[in-house]
Amino acid sequence: MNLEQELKQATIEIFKEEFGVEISSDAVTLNITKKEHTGDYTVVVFPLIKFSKKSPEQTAEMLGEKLKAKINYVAGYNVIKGFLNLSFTSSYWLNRLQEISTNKSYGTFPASGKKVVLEYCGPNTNKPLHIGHVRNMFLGFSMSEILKANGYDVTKVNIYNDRGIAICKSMVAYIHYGNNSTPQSTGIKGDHFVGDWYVKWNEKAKEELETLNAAKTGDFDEDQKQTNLFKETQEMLLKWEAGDAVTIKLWKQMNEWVFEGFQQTFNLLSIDFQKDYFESQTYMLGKDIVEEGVKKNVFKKRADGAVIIDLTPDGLDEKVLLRSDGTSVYITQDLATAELRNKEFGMDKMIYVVANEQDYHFKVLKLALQKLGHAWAAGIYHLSYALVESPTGRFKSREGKTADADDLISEVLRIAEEKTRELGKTEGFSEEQAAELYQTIGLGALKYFVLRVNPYKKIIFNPEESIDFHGHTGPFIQYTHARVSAIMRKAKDLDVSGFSNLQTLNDVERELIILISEYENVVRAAAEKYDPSEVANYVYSLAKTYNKFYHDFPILNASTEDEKKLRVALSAQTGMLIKKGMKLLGITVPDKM
RNA sequence: GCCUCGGUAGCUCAACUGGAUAGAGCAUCAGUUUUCUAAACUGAGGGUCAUUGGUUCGAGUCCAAUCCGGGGUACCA
Repeated sequence: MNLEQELKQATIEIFKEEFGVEISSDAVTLNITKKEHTGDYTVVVFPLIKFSKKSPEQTAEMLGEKLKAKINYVAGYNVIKGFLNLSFTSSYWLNRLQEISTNKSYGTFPASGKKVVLEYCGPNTNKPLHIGHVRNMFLGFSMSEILKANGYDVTKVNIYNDRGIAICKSMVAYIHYGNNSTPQSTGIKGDHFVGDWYVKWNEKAKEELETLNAAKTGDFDEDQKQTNLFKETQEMLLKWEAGDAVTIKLWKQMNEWVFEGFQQTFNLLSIDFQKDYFESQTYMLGKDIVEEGVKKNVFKKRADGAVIIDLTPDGLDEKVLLRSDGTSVYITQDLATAELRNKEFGMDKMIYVVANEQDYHFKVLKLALQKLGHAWAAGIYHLSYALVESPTGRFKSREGKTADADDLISEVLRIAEEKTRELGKTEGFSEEQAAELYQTIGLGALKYFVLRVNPYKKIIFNPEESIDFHGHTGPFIQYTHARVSAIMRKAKDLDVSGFSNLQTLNDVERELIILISEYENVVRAAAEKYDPSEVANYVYSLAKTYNKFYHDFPILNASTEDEKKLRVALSAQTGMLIKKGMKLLGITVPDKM
């Protein structure tokens, strides 16, 4: 039983003994005591006065007195208005630190046997990854680490949108203007190579459009349909669907280039997938599922032949699941892939990391599957995140290069190298070690910048200003770890056991232990809320508190041997949790920087 | 129009899900190196928590209305 449960349980017992009432543990509000007051944990007694029928102060006094008598580690208390601040004995906290220090798997929970399939990234194969994918990839990877730490068996999957009119545009442009060039021959990264042809297609379509006399709406998506280039592209899509050998061959070649390019970026970012899905293989699936739904009377066939699901009772609209001509829409195949994954993995949760533009889509998907009678559909969760915007508004892939993921990453790495050199931090490093450090710091800065924000909030990203290395940033936390590592190198022969002989703790030591003791709650909360920012903000406060401790008190030169042991043990544990916490964010920490 | 998500310091973000005097970083100003890594630490200034009303011991947090911004409301993906 952990601390909070113990305190709540004791409070419940006291209320039963004193007043003969059963209160629920929800009625007991327990917080960490605010810094300006003395105490470690605080019970808010206002919710309890309706049971005690006494004033808040009287209730708090009574509860404080009884808790002190009942729990041996409650050393004292004070009451301010309706707040009961409890102080614990130093030996309680020292034992707590001892217990955590000897538990190597502190903060990771035993395997629950529950399975999760987590889909993230979801790129199109006609263009390179952009900043939106960056947020997606960081969130997805981090979420998988957090779920693993919570005992889930996680399978990461990716889905490639590798078919349709967009990739055909790249293909048509390549046929016309490519001259059999390749990524190898041009030295361009594969996904950018293919993306360049997509851009070329748009340029050429615009040129052609200007020569046309036909009426224009001003909306390019609409107007482009009048061009011969578009007609040619549509024909190519038909050929593709018919399985035309030449078309398929080119399509495969282009995809190969793109995958190669993507893989380089995945490697650089250290993200991975256990299984890839391809839309080209799933886009025709799902019709049987829709038919089955019609038979079960959950879906309806309209007079025009289209199949719809009526979600007006659920506060949504009618949604088409199959076109009147019998062909699929987006959601048709999603129904199928969901069933497929369930068969394949038999999961308890299925998480989709997808931008919030698709909130509606995933509501419909989940409801449709539930109405089909799939109990497992209750485990579907859409991890929805908001867009990344530039200070002047939404990043558009057509305007400027700032939205491109690879450009962004290399810019961050460049800044990291520059700053690190300025500070002369790589003295004594080999060239490889230095390069590795730049990468660790640069990616740490970027990942942390993205993950510290709650997913449903949009991020304003200014390439020039957002990547910082001071204050509430990844490198600050990495630096704190490097400091701890330096201490540990010097104290490596010290036997830390026995620090619990100490009688007193100073305020900062106590604060650090309380924070360390909270770590496991944070790991739990991050999984429950599907929110890596919980971990990000926690690790920051841990690092911040440690830096204050480091600054205010000598560690290796502490005045007594026991104190030194305690401070080294505190350092070791802080370093450990920074490392573990950052790993949950997909960020590595250096031992020197 | 309807649905949905946002709006907190000049800027970027927190606020333990209804608790105490709303906290951090950046930027600005002023300090701290003979001692364990100054990418650090200390201090100062900076707030009508979009607005109005309500609920209660207590509201940035819940409810209602309004304003601003994003997204959705496709037989696009």
